Amino acid sequence: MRKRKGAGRPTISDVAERAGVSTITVSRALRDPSKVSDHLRRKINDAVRKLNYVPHSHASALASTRSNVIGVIVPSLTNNVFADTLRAIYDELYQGPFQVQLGNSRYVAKDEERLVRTFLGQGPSAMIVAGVDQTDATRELLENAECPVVQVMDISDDPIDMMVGFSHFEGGRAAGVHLVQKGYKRIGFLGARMDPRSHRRMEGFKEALRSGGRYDPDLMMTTTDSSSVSLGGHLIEQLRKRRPDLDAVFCNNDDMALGALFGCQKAGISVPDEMGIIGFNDLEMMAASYPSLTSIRTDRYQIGKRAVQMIKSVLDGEAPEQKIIDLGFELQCRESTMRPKSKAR
Amino acid sequence: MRKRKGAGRPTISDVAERAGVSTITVSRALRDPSKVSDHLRRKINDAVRKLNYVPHSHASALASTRSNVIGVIVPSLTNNVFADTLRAIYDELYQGPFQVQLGNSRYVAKDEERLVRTFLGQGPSAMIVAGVDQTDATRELLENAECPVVQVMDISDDPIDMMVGFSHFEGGRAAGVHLVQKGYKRIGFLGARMDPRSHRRMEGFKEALRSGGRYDPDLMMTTTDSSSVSLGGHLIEQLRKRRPDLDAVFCNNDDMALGALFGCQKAGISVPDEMGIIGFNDLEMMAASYPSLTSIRTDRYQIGKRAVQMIKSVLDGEAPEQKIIDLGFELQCRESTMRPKSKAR
DNA sequence: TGTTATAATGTTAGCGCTAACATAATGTTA
DNA sequence: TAACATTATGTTAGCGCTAACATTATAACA
Repeated sequence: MRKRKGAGRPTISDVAERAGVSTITVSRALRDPSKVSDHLRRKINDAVRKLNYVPHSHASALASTRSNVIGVIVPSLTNNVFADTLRAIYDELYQGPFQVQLGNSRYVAKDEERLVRTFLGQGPSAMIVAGVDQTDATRELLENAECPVVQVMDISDDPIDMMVGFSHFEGGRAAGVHLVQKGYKRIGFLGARMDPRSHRRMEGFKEALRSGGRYDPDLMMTTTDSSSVSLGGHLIEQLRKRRPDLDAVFCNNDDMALGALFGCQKAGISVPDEMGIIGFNDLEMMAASYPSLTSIRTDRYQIGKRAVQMIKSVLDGEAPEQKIIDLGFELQCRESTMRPKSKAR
Repeated sequence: MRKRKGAGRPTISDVAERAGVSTITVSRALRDPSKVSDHLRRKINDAVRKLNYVPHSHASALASTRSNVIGVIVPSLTNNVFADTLRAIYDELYQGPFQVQLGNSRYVAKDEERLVRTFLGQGPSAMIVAGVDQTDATRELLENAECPVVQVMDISDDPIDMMVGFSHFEGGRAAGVHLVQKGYKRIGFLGARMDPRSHRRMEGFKEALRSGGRYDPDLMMTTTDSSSVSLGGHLIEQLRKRRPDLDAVFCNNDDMALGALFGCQKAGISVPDEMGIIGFNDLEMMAASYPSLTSIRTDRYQIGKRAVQMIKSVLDGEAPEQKIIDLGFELQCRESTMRPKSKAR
């Protein structure tokens, strides 16, 4: 007679036996307590504690075709922007029943599609993905996922399911408006990687420059290289070589802005007098730099937190108050664009 | 007669039927191909492709008491140091059969213990944890885990299983030796959070100062606040207030060093002439700053890569060449400690 | 008072795969 | 040539939980 060796730890049968009920009643007590009488619930919880019972996640997922995992896919692991959102997701799920399954799509839509397919094949409780530029296949997979889906970090009026983010276009526009209003004249753009969100920032920025009569396509500098502080310094050096008249730049993120600042310092260019610099996201270092750097502030932590709250409310059976949450952004004006009035000519 | 609804996708039975073999032969063909004849393997692989079969990870994990997950626990999600290592882990597992389950211990040993317990309860294929300062319970859990375990980011001669890292003590000592050799005299330390690794750096640093006759306990400044660029500026400002004679600092990480640089610039202190600054880890921005910042370089990417390679070799049935890999560190000397010789008195 | 609905609990079977044992064909050694 | 070993494949049962259906007691309603 064959004997299968289990994992050795207490199972739901052990709890049921000790509490004097059937296994499905134990399962109900843990998963849907309102379906079990107070009396039995107490006996069951007592048995769970005494036996130190922990539900077997794989068995539960197999039987119910649903796991206790929240699938999260980010385009970068080393980009501080996503790190803040990820930290909020983890904080919000702290000591709760869910686990995070993290995927890295490397800014590649096809990689994201493959990860989504893999994750969905494992029946997650919910999915969180970045942005609004998924492939058609990814979109279809997520629409048919039968679990809550939240897109984060961007905004549109056509969500797959739910969405928390802000408008990159408007954020870029606000940067452009700011530089024009500060009186800068030959205003440039430094962009790295140029993923869809970076593109939207640039388009919004351009629109603001056009409106202000300051748009010069020759001053828009982009590269598909991944973003870094060094790259910011390198790009502004190159741009200034071609166009020594450049007097302000909007960088598509803070690392680039910091690098642009260092680049100016190396070249003896005064910030903000001879060069205005504005970044995006407002990472913690922007306030600490010397001079401090202006940035478009985004609330990445709140994005992650709200995303999980939306998921939790749906899993609790409630429709979320809003399917789309626009957390907006905020111009954080600091020394790097506070040029003296006399220079605004 | 009851009818259970499955997930709807093809199962191993479908593949077996199409290939004309039993289910366990299909399982063997996918998991242990050497146990199946060439002929049958080809038929099975053909059926897998035709049916677009993907093994059900939960069923496999339940039946074998082992999953295809690599559990990774880091103390911080927003610390760039771990982000580099994490990126290497993901890169090394790219498009392979394993998934990452990421846990955030928040620098709390008890949280790490709880996460290790939860992860091990799900039968991971391997575990990667940070450092060498686990609780006794965590250590015991991992020793009895019956899967490969790698400790990363630190080094000791008493690994739980395997280890890839470097000596923080020696790294700190190298920083101290460097500052003494450069002729700095009143040398301080700026430390945040003060987790075990930060402590080791500080102890190594102190030893170097003692040896060089430059140790002044009054110049050792630490806080349990979490590290940031702003905090680095704040701490050096405070230390200089108390001790205006301070002429160099070793910061326990690069963010702090960058903040110290900004703090000096704000106060009109010349770096490296009036103040030497050295950081730890050598993040990308250290080369880009103005002046560029000296740092103790650690190869965080290589740590993650080697950790996964060790795991893969064990899972492939080979003993790793080394159970302990010390990747060491390297002093990256830059402008911030290149003080002119005339100042070395 | 009888009928219908609801709530609480139990039973059966199965979700999909694989451990453990079984069988048959082939190879090796004395 | 017989005995033993190895290789390849199959069968049985179960890993641990829960969907789906069943049963019973109690409540609500006409």
